Amino acid sequence: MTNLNSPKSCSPGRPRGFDPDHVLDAALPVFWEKGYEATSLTDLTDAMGINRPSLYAAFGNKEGVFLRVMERYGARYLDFLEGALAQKTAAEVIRAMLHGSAEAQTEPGRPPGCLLLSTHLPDDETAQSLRDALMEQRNVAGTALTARLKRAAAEGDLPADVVPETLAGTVTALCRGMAIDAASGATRAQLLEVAEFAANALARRLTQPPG
Amino acid sequence: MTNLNSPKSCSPGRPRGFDPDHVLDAALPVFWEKGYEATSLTDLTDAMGINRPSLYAAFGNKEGVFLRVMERYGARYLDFLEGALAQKTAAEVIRAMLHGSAEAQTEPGRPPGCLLLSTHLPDDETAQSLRDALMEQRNVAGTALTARLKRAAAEGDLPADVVPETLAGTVTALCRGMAIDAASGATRAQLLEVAEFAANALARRLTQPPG
DNA sequence: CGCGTTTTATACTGTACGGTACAGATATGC
DNA sequence: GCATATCTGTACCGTACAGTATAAAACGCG
Repeated sequence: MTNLNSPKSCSPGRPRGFDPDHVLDAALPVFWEKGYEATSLTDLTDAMGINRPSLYAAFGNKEGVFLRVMERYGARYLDFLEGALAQKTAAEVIRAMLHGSAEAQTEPGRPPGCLLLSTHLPDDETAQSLRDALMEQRNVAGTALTARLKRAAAEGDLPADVVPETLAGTVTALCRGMAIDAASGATRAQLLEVAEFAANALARRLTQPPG
Repeated sequence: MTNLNSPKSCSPGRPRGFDPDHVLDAALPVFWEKGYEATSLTDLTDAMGINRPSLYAAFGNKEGVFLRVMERYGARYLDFLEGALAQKTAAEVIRAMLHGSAEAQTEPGRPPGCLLLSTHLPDDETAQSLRDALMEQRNVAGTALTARLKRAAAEGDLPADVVPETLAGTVTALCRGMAIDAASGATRAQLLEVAEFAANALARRLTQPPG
């Protein structure tokens, strides 16, 4: 039970022969392509280039590795979210989210789709913390968009008959659906057409009086 | 290597003590909740109430069981698709699909979401046929909707600047996103609000001139 | 240089898995 | 009633897995 994340003092002893963040990046595509359950510790240690005891010492177990991988994924993969939320109008925010989501889910050199959506966790009670963390990461974009749209409503940027939560739910549903499509083989061009069309339709909805 | 599906002649011998369709229905929630990989043959035989050799004799192996389960699921779960496609106008078809999808994915007494979308298959070459069948089932609704919208375009029911494939892709993306939301815990009311809002926005898009 | 500490590497244990062989059970056809 | 063909149940085999014990190697410090 050593403290895993304590760089506060440089204890003597043999230094670690690998960079935790680097090997986590190596573990990410394995989880992505094989899924959480189907990924064995041997798969992980092979991809990460470390031995099993090193993995246990550094991350505890497979759950620990996946938790850290999810954190890194959420922080890196959703970086377009920040730029999208910074757009001036609600319509531009929505367009940027749909467009950025379509591109992020078809990034060349990465598995298509979204790790957070493609992952299916077991229903053992041992994985409850994992499921909670997964749901939390999944909802990051939605809650951020909802808050942004509430601000837009307060600024008069949204028609009175549009509920921010519902609009945000529609946009996130589109993003998640596009992620599934990407994982199923949809091309970037196809996804961008859908994103463009949906952004256009929603923009019209936001610039028209209630009818 | 006996012929598995041959009721053509009543061969002598002990008759089968279970109904294949019935035990497949019992296997469905197991695959749904645990995922394909995490479902062991013991899980299946326990839920189906049959022994392992009986399962092998009737369905070949786990792949065979899942294939049959998918067929039954696609045929039964997506029965609202038929009614939706029979609506008179494109806008009504879309509304019915979104509404029916939201309801089907939050049917009480069934696991929330969609089996075809929640399932993650291994990337072994042994499961290639399974992946093909899964993709085919996933695309049933989309291809049917695309065909229906092309008919609508031919009938003048669609604005000239709306591409049927893109509109269908948008609707299916919404349905798939709602399925993910349902599997993540979204309520039926929340999904219906999103479906209603999206149907409304798309209907406006279809009844307005290009601009 | 040598001691303590931490990381490595290999080997091991118990468990669960997929798939199958074998024997007992139950029906039909003569 | 007897032979035959099929289904059922139990037991088994080889394999892969998660997790750990144990020993060797590498480093900092005195």
